Amino acid sequence: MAEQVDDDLWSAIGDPTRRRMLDLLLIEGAGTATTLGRRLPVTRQAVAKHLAVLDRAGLVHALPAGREKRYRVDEAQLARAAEQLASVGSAWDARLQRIKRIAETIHRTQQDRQD
Amino acid sequence: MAEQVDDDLWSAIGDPTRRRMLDLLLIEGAGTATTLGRRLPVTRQAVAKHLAVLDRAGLVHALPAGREKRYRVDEAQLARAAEQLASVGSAWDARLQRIKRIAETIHRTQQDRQD
DNA sequence: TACCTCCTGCAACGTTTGGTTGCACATGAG
DNA sequence: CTCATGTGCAACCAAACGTTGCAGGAGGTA
Repeated sequence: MAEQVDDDLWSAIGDPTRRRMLDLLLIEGAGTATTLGRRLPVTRQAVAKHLAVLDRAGLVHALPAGREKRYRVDEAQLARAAEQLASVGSAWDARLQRIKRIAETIHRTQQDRQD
Repeated sequence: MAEQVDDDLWSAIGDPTRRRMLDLLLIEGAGTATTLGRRLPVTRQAVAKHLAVLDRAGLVHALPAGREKRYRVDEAQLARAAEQLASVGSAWDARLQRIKRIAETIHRTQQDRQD
């Protein structure tokens, strides 16, 4: 019942720029710091740093191709990340529903008192 | 098909300490900066700043009770946040599945060529 | 080969953010 | 009234995100 999330993985996907980078890599299949930088509102150097973070988190892998370094998404690891997002979201949903149920119970009890 | 996430909301739930605070508030119903600080590995002042962030994002609301300021979770807003988590996760899942399908198609085509 | 282009990598710097300590102030309890 | 406890504000520190500037390496072409 604990949150039990891989904190490195979460912080990697916590940044909006990195999420957009993952989206772009998924859509276009692969990309370099330069090509991603052209499609993002940040400089190439910022993109390169984000790619390093994603690489350390195992979400992408680099394969050198000539003078450029082409990055691809690690599909298994991204699937793990998606699972963690879903798990946190559903944990909250579960607690919210429990609260709602308790609130209804209290409401019923108060009605009973008034009878 | 775009990500379309409320960036303030996401960044509010992006911090691990704030997620734990939301959990605690859900479990215990309500809490102050002091009571939350006792259950977290950070100081009361850090908790107070996080509560301010969560308040600005609309995820919690404060109601003054005597000399203390008791915070409660805004259930509707937290439900929205949970939805966004789920939506990003499922968007990734969808793209991953599409990639998988394409990969299978290519594989089949190659088998056809070998026949 | 020499030259030019393009992509990469490193270093310095500024700003924001999460965290700390220290202190002042207000309010409820004895 | 006095004291304890909760809150708020300010200064300070470290890490993260972003920038600019520059050096270096690999490809293409005269």
